[in-house]
Amino acid sequence: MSSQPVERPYRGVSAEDRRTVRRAKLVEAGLDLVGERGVVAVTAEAVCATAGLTKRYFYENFTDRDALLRELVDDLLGDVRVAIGSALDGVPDDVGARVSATVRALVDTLADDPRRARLYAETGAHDALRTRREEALDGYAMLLMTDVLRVDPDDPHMRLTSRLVVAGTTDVVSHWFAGDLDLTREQLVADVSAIGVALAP
Amino acid sequence: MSSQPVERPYRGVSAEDRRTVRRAKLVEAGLDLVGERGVVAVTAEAVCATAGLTKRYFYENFTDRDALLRELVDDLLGDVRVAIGSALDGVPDDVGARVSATVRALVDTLADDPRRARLYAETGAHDALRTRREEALDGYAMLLMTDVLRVDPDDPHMRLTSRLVVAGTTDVVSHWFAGDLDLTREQLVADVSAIGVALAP
DNA sequence: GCATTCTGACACGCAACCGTGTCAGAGAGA
DNA sequence: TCTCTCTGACACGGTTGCGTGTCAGAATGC
Repeated sequence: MSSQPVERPYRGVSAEDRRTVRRAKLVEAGLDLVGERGVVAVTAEAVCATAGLTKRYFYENFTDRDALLRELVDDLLGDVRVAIGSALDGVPDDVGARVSATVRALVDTLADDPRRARLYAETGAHDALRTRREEALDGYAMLLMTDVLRVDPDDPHMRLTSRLVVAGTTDVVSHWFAGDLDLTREQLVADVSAIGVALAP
Repeated sequence: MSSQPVERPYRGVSAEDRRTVRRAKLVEAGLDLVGERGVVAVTAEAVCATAGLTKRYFYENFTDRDALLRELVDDLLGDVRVAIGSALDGVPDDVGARVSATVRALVDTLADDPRRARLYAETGAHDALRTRREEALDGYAMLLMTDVLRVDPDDPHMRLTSRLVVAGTTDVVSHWFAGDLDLTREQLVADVSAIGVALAP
């Protein structure tokens, strides 16, 4: 019976800390690649090269490239949801104000990190991510109905409308980040919000 | 100086007709693959296997797989535009009627061929197709402003609104075709049209 | 019958990426 | 010092898809 190797510090860093640091480096490298060359560029090899690590450490942390991508996307979509949630706390009970706060939270979250803005735009463009995107968009649509517009989430017309607005907003915001729309951030928020308000019954 | 081979009929079919038939087979095979397994499945090898031809004939007709995909997408987006254009001919000068006719034309065109509905949904998911999709969506947005809603296409707010509506409609219609929305075709057309009308100034 | 074209099958070499494995040398610990 | 762990580099075999090339046999035209 061969015993497991005993973990040991290295250069003054514990084994667990080393793993954590490496994982963080890989995640950052993945985001860098997304930001610079898009989701397709996120291969195990490219991530390792960017992170300055070898493949050994990639597979120490992720089963494959899709696992890393999913983590990036789940983090992002979760953060967006949290940002919207906290933006809605303490906003007056006025549809206009609530819609604006929601849109602003989305835009601000993406604006914090252009790499994530590109990731958000490309979630639709990759098999492994599309499912997550779909779930997230449906979740946002539900949130729009229940917490923002305060409409009946069982009304088929409102379901379709909110889904259309969420998907359309995703597209427009992604385009704005890509520089294709000549608007200030305030205008973007205002214009998108106006659409949301116009569709509230 | 070696002379070019002289083209000759084969099994009673002229050289040009043979090429035409093969090209059509390849296009059909490409669509079949999109319908069954998505855009990613469209490789030169898979297309040939599906078409019952060999790679030689693939490269006789297309420089690479992206060329075939672009042809499929351009055909589709062009057909949609034509369908909308003719639907708008002879429709009364009423915003509601025009919007409905437009949405119906889009839905009907895609409904004619579920493979193309999937292709439409996946244009955003592939590098070589995204440019075409972007141009087409911008074109549809412009068409929506000038020919359907009859609003000023230079108004930034209307530009953003129409782009949002077009992108959102693309998403919702794709979902409907994927079976994710429990609506009749008439309801889909009516609901989407209602959004368009609500956003007309 | 004979030369030529056409077809379809298959063989290549190339490139990217995969996931695993090996190994020498640096570092840690006792 | 001696042993064990840890690291990073690299080798390896496998897969997929690419684009090109070759070739025997069928079909054609004369």
